[in-house]
Amino acid sequence: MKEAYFPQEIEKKWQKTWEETGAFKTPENSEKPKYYALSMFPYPSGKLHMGHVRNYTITDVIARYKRAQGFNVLHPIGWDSFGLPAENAAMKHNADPEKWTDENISYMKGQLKRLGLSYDWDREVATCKEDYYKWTQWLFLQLYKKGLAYKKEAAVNWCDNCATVLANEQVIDGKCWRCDSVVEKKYLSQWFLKITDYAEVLLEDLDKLPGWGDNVKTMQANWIGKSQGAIFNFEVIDAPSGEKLTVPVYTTRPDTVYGITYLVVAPEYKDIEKLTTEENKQAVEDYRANARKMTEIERLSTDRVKTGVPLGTHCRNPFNGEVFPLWTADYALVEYGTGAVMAVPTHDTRDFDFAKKYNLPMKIVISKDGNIENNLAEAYTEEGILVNSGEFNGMKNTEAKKAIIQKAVDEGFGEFKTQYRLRDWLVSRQRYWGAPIPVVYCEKCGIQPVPEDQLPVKLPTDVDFSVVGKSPILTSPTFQDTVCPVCGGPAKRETDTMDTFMCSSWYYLRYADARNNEKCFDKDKVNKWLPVDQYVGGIEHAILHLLYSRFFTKALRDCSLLDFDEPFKNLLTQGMVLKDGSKMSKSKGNTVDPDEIFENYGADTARLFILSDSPPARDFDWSDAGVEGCYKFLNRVWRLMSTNSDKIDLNNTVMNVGKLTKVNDDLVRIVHMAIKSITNDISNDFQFNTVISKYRELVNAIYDWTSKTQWTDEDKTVFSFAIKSLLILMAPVAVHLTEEAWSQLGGKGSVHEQEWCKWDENLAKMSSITLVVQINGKVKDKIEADESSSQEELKSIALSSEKIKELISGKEIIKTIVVPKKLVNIVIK
RNA sequence: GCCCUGGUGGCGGAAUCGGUAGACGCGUCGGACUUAAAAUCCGGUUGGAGUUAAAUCCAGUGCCAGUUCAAGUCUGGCCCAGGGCACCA
Repeated sequence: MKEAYFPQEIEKKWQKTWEETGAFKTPENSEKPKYYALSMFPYPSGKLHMGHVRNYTITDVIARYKRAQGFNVLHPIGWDSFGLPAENAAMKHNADPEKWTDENISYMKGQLKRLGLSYDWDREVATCKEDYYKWTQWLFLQLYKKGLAYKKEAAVNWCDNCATVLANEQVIDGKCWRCDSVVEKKYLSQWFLKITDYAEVLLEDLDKLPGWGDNVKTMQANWIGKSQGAIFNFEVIDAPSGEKLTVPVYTTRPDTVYGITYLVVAPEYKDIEKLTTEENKQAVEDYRANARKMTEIERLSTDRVKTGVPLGTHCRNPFNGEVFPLWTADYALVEYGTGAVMAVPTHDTRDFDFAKKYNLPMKIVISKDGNIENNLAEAYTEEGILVNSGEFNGMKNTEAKKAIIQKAVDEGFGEFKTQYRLRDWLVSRQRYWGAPIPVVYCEKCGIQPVPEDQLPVKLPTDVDFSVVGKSPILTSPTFQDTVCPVCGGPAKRETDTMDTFMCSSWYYLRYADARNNEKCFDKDKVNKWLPVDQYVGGIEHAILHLLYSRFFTKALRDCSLLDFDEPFKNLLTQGMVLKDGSKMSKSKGNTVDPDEIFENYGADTARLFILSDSPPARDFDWSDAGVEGCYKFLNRVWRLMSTNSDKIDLNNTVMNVGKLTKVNDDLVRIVHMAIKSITNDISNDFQFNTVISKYRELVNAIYDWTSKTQWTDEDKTVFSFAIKSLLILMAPVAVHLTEEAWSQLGGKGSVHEQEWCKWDENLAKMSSITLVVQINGKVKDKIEADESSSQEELKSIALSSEKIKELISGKEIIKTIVVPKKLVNIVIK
């Protein structure tokens, strides 16, 4: 075996060999059980960053481990390649976004290969290619036919910098998720997907996902935002027009309905003009104009002082006949509930603040102990007993909720209502580099879907990317004009493209049948491979991509395209890669270029290091010293084999267990213990950091052993067994080093085709134990004892210790606890 | 305000069921090899007291209580940090 470890040389060599032999292609017909390991596919931004390296290494190690365990593993990769950066780059240089994207893909693909990832490249997909977006369009049409895609005029989020609308999920703290610009509200006609139809099942089915972290599940649950309550309809008694109007409100506190002292509608409330008297008209108009001018951020700030103006009209409370005034105030939100709120200042902190400011009356209807307190200092929002509430007096408020809604139902002015915070998904974008929405507008026939045999609707190439503030697609002289598929008359194409999250909501399905030109995927193949057994990616997609994909899966199931209802069985959200305590970013100048690491240390070092210091879910702090340490360790492993290579025969590792020398017996036990604990650590949430510390322990133990050996035939066999096990255990991580060593040491086939090591429970423990002796729970002595000693024997061993004898002499032993194979605790007084 | 996650040496982090706290590594200190350096190897490294050196003792897993022969681990109450949601009625 060669003396020195040259990673650059051996890595290139094996990458070429694996590619030539098709080592990681997925056999479609296999007797083995399937396993689908998936990383979230990258956006081809130009170069890999360390977050990618971490993500893909984790998934790759899982895929390789599962292969060794006898699974038929699907481990694909692709490109989330539509999106704004390509278009921005194109606009800057008046170039083609496709070219920019292709170049990036080609470079990053090279990097993925240099990292030694075991992808089946035959299944590679790129969402910007016609053979993919054809099917994104086709799926859009299936949703359209199901009534799940629709167009409507609505107040939408507009990012002026990106010159496009955004989905709710893409607005973070009132700013654009991509460029951080403040988002405005605009009234526009846009395409939506009815994700709200699935709100309940998206929430409920979170319980079917024990393999997801609670953090992600609660984030989704919060986002869906289910609440249960009632709608009450309040009759307006003095509408200026004389019309008979009612104002419906949504409340989760029907138990406080006797305490209503006013009612608030949002400034954008649709009937607000009909509810305003002539005298109040000007003030209300001014207030609404002012609300329009405010940004979302100002508007939604919770610590702003509440403001509002009265409309001049009144409603009657059907429960008690009381009359109360209507106001408009911007703390009522037009998009939530009915856009109107019944105000109970005594039992709601917001209403309390508002009532205090405008001197509105307050009426206590819930009391902690039945007594009514005057001069509340703050709203009482706890549980209690109803007072001032007519027939419901004396009831516990939790019980009164249902009874009060029931009364409203019986008397015809209310109903039970479940409300969700989730809004429909806005999917149209006023940008070029995306999948065109496949519909046309005919003057006669209205909106018409493009017939399926005319797909894909191709992106036009005769466009001018130098335009500012509008989609380049509008500059195409040929794209828009078309004919109506129904009447054959002139029609215009839709110029909006789809949100890229549409493309990424089904890519994991396409991998099951990536080269299918007839269908988006074969149903049997998708049913066979899916759901994804292990999905790995960043926490930033906790809501966006993961919620959309869950919705897509359920919607496609309802279109009979597949037979399962959750796409990702297990989810690992890996932590961020930090440097000097903060996230790696170009602006901070603390990035580390993966290429440099590959060049200086090799991919195996990069893989080993990125897994070594932190558990996958936690943030990982990059340190140059840590990389250096991993490189040294790999050299140490190499040296262990190269300096003793004449003693190793990988094909002769069968020993006469039970008749070995003590030193050899101990090493065999250590190897079995390592196999056991490494296997357990991988099975248990992929704790690769402890796996790697166990590699080190094993290597240290083997080195230790070499200093004691005489190199008898038995010694050589034991050593060969230890090295063979080490290579197989390390193969998923140090993929090139182990393959090269395996080959140089005469191993048969590839190390990556070897079956995972098995351990013998009887050998996975030392023959002697360290007995811990405690007195009153404090460790006082440690004694070597035979592994098989009985409890009585352990007790007498403990009591015969000189140290212990001294400590207990003259004291009374109250009791003695013996934990088998571990410890004896003597309680004395 | 509500929800989730976490808090262990100088640092990253270990520690199946409650049973030796600090595995493994980084850093650092000392030693070996070397003309020297690199590389490599060996040893120390929670804090405090103690000793020529040891032995040994005390304290210690965010804080305060509790359960237990025994608590990083279980229970109750807090504090802090990170993340999510939020005038959602």
